[in-house]
Amino acid sequence: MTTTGLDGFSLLDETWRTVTPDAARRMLIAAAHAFAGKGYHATTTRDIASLAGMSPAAVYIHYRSKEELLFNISLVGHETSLALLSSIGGDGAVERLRNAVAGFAGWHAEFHTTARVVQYELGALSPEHHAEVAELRRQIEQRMRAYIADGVEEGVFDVPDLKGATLAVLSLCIDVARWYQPSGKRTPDEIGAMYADLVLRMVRPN
Amino acid sequence: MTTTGLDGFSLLDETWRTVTPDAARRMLIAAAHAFAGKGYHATTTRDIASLAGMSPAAVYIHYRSKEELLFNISLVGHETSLALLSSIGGDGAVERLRNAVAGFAGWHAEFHTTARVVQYELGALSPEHHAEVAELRRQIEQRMRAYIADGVEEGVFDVPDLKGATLAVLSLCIDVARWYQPSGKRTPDEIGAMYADLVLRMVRPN
DNA sequence: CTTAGCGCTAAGCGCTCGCTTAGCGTGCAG
DNA sequence: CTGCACGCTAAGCGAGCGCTTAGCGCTAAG
Repeated sequence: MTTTGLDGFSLLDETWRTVTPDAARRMLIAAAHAFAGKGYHATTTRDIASLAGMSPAAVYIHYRSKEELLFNISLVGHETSLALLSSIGGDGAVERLRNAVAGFAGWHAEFHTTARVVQYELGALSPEHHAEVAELRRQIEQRMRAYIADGVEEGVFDVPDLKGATLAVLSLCIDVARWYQPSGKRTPDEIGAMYADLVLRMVRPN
Repeated sequence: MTTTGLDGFSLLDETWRTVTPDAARRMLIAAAHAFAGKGYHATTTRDIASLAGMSPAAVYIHYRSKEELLFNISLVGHETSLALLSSIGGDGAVERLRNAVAGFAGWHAEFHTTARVVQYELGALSPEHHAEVAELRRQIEQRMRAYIADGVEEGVFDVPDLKGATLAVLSLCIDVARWYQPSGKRTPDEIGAMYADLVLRMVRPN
């Protein structure tokens, strides 16, 4: 038993594998959990430091400001989910959209801590940092739209409003981060599969 | 031209009609806009007071605390959206679900300011106040589930997972509050109609 | 005219915030 | 053994927070 409060979950999350040194990574993970739990503005730098098992001043050894911690979490989170969405395979547009929705929705459940910061703390970023993640968000939308458009071109989807449907599909997946609870009955994979089914029903012809 | 910053939008929003006296209503409206715009914790009581065109101390004439302002907004917002969802009419389960989704999603667009506070500031409520709105949220879920269940009983919907489908439909409507912008191309009514179509596609047989 | 009550403001209290500074302990090169 | 670089802590600064207090000006009853 230690005093950091991070033992249970930090090692299960591979998102931050590349962050070094170790103290900087622990600080990021602590910040992500604090931001996800009570929001960026309600979290103090003292909260973060004590979650990471260090003194309040230790935050500023590795990060210039509290906002820079947020930006790092938001950037890595956006990059991770974009990479996931970009690496979708499958035979035909139906299977690719199924895998895309299952993966993207499942990610928002499994990594709901990071996802909450990614989706609900955009407004706390500096204008420059916000612009940087906004570009990644544009790419995420393009990817999802392409998966739907492919099925329309193949003739296996019936979508009267491509932009609207893309918005709705992304919206559905993103909102998982809001309501998901690890103590709930459904696993992230089950949520992904269920959502993929619902989305395919939305776009199927007739 | 005045200095309150509330002239443009306050009179368009009928949600707060019943709140008296006038100064208390202006304070609520100012708080709702501030909370929606930058979040409860990032909003100061001085922000609220100056938006309402009064001194910082004036907040405490009508409300015991900043949290009580939040609770009032959240409570009225939940009651309003529950009342809307409860008053849905229509001929048959298909039309009733269409009207329910169009109304509920449309409300989250038209009253996105209130809706954002309702949906994204639950965590800032005191435990007692949170419990009070949680009961209203349970009723909202029950209403929406009933509209879907009716169609299953009538045999006009095919829904393998009623709880999951209800969750997804509510989630879709609620997330409108996150992405909606008045400057966007779609009106709240158009969003409601589009979402109703998408949901009916999700639950239709075959 | 007097005065009580009410809505509001000016001023400021105690506290906690993000962040800084001075300096400690450890490990390693010479 | 010496000395320096590095990661960290103890202490605390200035600012701004939520909220309180004392008292002002207006209204209206007696």
